[in-house]
Amino acid sequence: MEKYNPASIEKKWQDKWFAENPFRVTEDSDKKKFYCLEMLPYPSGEGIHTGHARVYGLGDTLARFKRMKNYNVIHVQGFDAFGLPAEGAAIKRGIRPDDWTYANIEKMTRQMKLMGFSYDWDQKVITCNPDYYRWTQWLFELFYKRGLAYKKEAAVNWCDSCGTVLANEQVIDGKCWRCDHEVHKKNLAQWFLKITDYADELLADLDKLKGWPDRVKIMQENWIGRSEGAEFSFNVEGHDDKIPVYTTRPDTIFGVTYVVLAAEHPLVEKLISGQPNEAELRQFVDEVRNLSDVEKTNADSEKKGIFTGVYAVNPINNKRVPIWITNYVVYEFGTGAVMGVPAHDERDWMFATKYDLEKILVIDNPKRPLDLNEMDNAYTEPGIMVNSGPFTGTDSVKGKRAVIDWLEKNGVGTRKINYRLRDWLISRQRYWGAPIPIIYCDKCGEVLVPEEDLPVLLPTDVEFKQGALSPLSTSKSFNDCKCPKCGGHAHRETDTMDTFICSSWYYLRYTDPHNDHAPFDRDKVNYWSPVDQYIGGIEHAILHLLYSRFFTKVLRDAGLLDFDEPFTNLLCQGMVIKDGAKMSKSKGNVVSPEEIIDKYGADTARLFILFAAPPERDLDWSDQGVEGSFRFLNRVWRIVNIYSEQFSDAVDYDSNSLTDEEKSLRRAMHRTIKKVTEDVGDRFMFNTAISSLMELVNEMHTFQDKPINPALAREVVSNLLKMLAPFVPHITEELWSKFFEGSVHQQMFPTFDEVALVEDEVEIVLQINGKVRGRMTLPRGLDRAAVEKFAMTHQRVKELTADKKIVKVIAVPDKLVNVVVK
RNA sequence: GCGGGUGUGGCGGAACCGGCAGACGCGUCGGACUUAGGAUCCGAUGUCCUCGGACGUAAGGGUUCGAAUCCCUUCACCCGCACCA
Repeated sequence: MEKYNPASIEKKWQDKWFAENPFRVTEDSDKKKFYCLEMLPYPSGEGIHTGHARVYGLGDTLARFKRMKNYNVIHVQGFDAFGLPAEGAAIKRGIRPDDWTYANIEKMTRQMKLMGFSYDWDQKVITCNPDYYRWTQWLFELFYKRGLAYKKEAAVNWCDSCGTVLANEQVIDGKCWRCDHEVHKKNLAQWFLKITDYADELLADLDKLKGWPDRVKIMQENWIGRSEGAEFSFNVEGHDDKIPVYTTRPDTIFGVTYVVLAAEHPLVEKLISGQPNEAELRQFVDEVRNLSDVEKTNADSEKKGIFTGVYAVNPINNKRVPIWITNYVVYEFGTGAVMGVPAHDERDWMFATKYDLEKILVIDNPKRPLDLNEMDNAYTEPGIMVNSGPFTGTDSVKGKRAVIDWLEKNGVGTRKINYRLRDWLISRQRYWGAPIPIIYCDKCGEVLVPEEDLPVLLPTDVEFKQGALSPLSTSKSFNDCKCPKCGGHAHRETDTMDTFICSSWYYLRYTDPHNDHAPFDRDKVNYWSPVDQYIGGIEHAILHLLYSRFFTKVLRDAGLLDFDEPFTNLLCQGMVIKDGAKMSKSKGNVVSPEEIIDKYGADTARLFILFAAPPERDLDWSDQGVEGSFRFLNRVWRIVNIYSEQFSDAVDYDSNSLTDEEKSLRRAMHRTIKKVTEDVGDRFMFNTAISSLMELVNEMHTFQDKPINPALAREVVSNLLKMLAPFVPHITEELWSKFFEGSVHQQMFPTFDEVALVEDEVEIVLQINGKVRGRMTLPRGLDRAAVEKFAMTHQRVKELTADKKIVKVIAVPDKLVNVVVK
């Protein structure tokens, strides 16, 4: 027998696949479509890592399985190719960002082919290609025309180390998501996309995403952060100005004892100037304004404030309350000013306690009356309104509405819904991204680059320097241009777009990647979309997944496509861990897929990664486990070759004429088909699917040195290879080609026969008081009474119940009998 | 602090609807073959045991004829959010 030689087998079939492309995507099929998508990689210089091997291994197995289940499958790969590391390489090593990027793409494409992933490489999408970013720019213009892209000056998140601004979503714990460098605020004129226009729908439609993990939906819900309440204004004593505040607790409005402003609030300047302690006030304001985001947004940091010397008037009861400036009001949320209700808000309680401000109880606990003197914390639960003028005695939940009604009737406030979500800042002061297609004309102002002039190409005459502001601004050829409207002198926007824009629509381009007159064809995108199964890391729970949902909704409203949500089902795979830690160069625990391929072959690498853990859990890498997977493939190789010696041309056999051992093997085969079909198709339990295939192979060993019905032998081998094919495509194709016709990957996945699963006899467990005390074998399908009767006459049961009183007998047909005795 | 998740042999993990806990793999031990085995094949492998059994799914309690699974309390670890009024 020939030895299993993965290296030569894998090369042979990969050469054939990638030359003939049997995975070609076509829309002209009677089959049901299936869009299998994995999050596209960034072309890193390190090549593919085990995390890539895991996501793409999962996706590829599913895609191959679905093809064999007679689906018309689209399975495409691409590269999210813009981004800072390319510029880093340019600065550090003097390589051009595009050269560096394309070299990495070459490398990773080669490695993915080595893994045997069944992508239609003719559909490959690279986001830094002009034929792609032309349409990214086109989409920006679409947003602009729809009033969803605008430029404004704002205090934005700035990362010194990356030399660019960041979106809110890209600031993690006050640090840059990419380099972990601390982020600080900077006032800059920047481009934003109006994602807040879609806040409501993005929130509401989470309900439609039945196939998404709850935790992802909860994270998005929290991120959008919808809250309902009221906005109303305090008059300022001695000034014409008003202070609008936002509250979710209008029911506590009679408990207001002060008003607080964020240090950035526009009124601050006016209120403090001319105050006797102006210098002191100014110093406090400057201090707070200069706090880093980390210090400012940390709930644990001490609440500090200073009295402005000015008073405001509560519109509901004309109570005069002091106006304070604090460090705990978030300027960007609501109105940047808050009413202080110490008795019913924890922060206000702490603040008022510290500065000895008045506390008024206005919500009482209906179960146990409250006394401010005995409270050491705010009462934040609902209750009954007290000390609240005409509202006294009202249930606080109903009181919210009543107070808002009063505010609206008296013209001092309105009902208001607020979101935590802010607009998406998309300008980046970097080179390696899609240029924002805007021209600034001295006469005409901000002008879109005409559609026919797209793409705005990246120039090559730029300087890459650490810390330099937008390298594009160093390019004269890029900067200077003519105004498309008046023909006069103008210059270009030198910022590029956030790469997350590029990845917000790539899955749409996959359906029509060569289109040169539109981003994608409407019929094609509607045929394939939405994505039936999306697979990727949890780290994109908010960023990429929220942005993509936003894009889809905007493009739907623009009439470019006809669906509301891009991804029907989402699977978030776990990390790959080794020796208790995430693989990383600094820990020295990195295993590269390519070294596993070199040693054992891609099939072993794929098998191990799918077998070692269920997809959503973290995977513990084990070199011995890899060894075990390799061993299993050798066993498959061996047993299939042994069985093949007994094959006949006959395909039919009479199942009744089989020996008991043959019947048992046949049953095992059908059982395995059922299990694998359900585990892969319905449950995503690739690990248990593989274990059941291992059981079948173990079972096949019964006949390794014994004659077997030749037609059965043939059937078992054929079905085994078909079932293994999605997991280990090379070895199965090789063995298939030796003994059968065509390609195993073009076969239908085997179906199971319920009848063949059924055994004539079943083992019944006998329990006394719930403990297993014996077993008996009975014909299948006996009813409760019959099973009970057999059990009660069973020797062991009789012995153990002889001197006891039988209280109850529970009989479950084909399963167990439990005798309860005293 | 709030929200979500996880907890099962020496290890990775099974047990899908409340019905034989530990499938499958790794490791370990034993056997066969062999000049040899770190290859391959066969077998054993939760703990304790007086060999009848007893105990056992983070800990404690509850519901049930019966609980890893349902309910309550507690603990540990992981992830997300964290002054959003």
